[in-house]
Amino acid sequence: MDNIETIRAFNRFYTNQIGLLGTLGLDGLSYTEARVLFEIGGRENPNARELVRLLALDEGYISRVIKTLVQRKLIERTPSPDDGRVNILQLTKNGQSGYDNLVQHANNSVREMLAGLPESTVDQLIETLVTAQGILSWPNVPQPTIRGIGTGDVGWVIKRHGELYGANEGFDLRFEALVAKIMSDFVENRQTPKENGWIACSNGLRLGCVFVVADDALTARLRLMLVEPFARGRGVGQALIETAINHARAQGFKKMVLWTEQSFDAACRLYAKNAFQLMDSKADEMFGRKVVNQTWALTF
Amino acid sequence: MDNIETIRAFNRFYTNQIGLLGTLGLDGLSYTEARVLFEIGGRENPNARELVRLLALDEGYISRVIKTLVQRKLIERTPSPDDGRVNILQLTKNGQSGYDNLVQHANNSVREMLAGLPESTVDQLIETLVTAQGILSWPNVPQPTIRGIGTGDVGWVIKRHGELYGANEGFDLRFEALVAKIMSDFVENRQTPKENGWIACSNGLRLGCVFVVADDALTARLRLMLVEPFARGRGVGQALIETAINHARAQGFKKMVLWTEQSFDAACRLYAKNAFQLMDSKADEMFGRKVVNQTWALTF
DNA sequence: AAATTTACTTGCTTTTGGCAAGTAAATCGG
DNA sequence: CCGATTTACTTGCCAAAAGCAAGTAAATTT
Repeated sequence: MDNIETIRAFNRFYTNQIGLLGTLGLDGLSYTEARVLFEIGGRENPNARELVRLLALDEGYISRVIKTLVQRKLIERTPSPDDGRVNILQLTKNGQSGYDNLVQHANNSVREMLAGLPESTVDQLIETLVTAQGILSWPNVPQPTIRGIGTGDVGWVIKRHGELYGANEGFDLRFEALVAKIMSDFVENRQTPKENGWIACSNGLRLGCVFVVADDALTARLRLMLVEPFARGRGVGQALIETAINHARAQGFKKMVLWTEQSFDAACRLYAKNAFQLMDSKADEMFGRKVVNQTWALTF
Repeated sequence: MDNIETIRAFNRFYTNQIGLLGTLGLDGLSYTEARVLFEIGGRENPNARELVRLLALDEGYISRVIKTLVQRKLIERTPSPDDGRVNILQLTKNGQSGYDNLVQHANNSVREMLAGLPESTVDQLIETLVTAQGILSWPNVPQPTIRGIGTGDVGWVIKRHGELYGANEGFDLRFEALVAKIMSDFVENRQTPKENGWIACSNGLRLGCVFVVADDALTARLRLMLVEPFARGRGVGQALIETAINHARAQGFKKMVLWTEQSFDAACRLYAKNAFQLMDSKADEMFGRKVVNQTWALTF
């Protein structure tokens, strides 16, 4: 695909970018020696084995590199108390300052790469990198947390609804606009604290969202429930829906209703699992597509 | 800063990511030989000098690598017609198929990296990488173009307004919500073709936007003009405003008005440059901040 | 036209890092 | 619990990778 070519182009670009920055500067040390020192400094008591795995180098070679680092008094080898074969590696005071230099140097390189970028652009860049990293490391990411709505979230909720339902479900721009309307209403006319919204986040990476608004004094409405496709099946949706239900219950609502579309399988399963009942289902045409509108309800 | 640590974490992560994928597989060739072949295949008639610069390797070494590639009949050396010292390097038929293999292999690696990701997530990933690359290569990016509003743009316009005016100008969520309202109105109640909106784009990277709506039959209103901070000062704003003015004129409007805030310096300069007149300026409090609301107008 | 620079080559050398055979400690399988 | 196997690491040996420095010939500068 063209996507693949785009990613390869990025890889070439970024390898270069890092390459320009990446001359880990430390006087007497070779590149690999510096890498080893760096890894030893950056983690908890590693051993030679770990470094072999981490740096994907020959064990004999690593053994020798460790020996020279020990000779230069940059690291210390202490026999592991619970395994006589293993030596625990640690920085000496000397090594620590060498390590600090490496880190300093790396920081400066990055600083240079960012020099001239406006602060808001740096934030934007960070968001893109965090997103890319999160997607590619999924599911090895920090435990998702749930937080309230902040700057940029309104736009994100709208954008992702538009893109996911635009691309996957064939809805046109009017769907995105409807979400924009709902979000604008929510912020402008929100009944605090009865109405609320949440974002599921892992380390700055947005994974999903959900909103609760009041239909009437006793009826809460669940709106704009969304979980990023890559994040599905790992309890994010469940956590969001629980947050919403708990909130509604705590705020004195007796019932929760929601609209959905038949083809949103993952969502429908989640609603059913949480004891929502399908109340109504009828075919219609919306956002440029045939849909089957459904109403679900849950009485507390 | 923490930003720098985040970027360094990404660098480590991504280097690894590429490393896992990056065993350029070609039978008899060493890693460097393959890289050289790759570079020769990927550009127009390079010479040894260029490869030295590109791969940052010793010229003697490169000379030897080239020699072995010539011996293996993967590349050809033809003396440059306009410089007797220079040899132009080109793939032989054999070398071309080797090169194709390398590309094939790289593509497969990327495909593997993407395996298991939902399609919409791949799109999301591509967007983040294109954004990161665009920001970091700015201004060495393809010539910006201006296009209409599509999926995801509504959310993007809202998000970036929220983030830029939230972060830089101290506006709270209500500003983002107002933009959401404007966008929703625009899509829902748009008077086609009098009202319109555009995104400035370079190669998929969004650089800015502008909208024209009708105040009345003869008065167009310029709305939601925004240029990414990193993209400012390079004519993107000018191109957008020209698009808007030309559109308004072509649609029979006699006048164009706009609201802005005194502190949006770049925007105000742009309006002045395009013959807009400051009609009104008064202090107020909006979006949780003191503002100086301005009205500008341009009569065609 | 001599001096300098550029593009490349070649001989020599160091560095990098793999391979394979070892040792000692830990673990496994009966 | 004891021999067999595995694991963590070391060492000797060697090949590949890549730099350095001294060249040559063409191009450019002075």
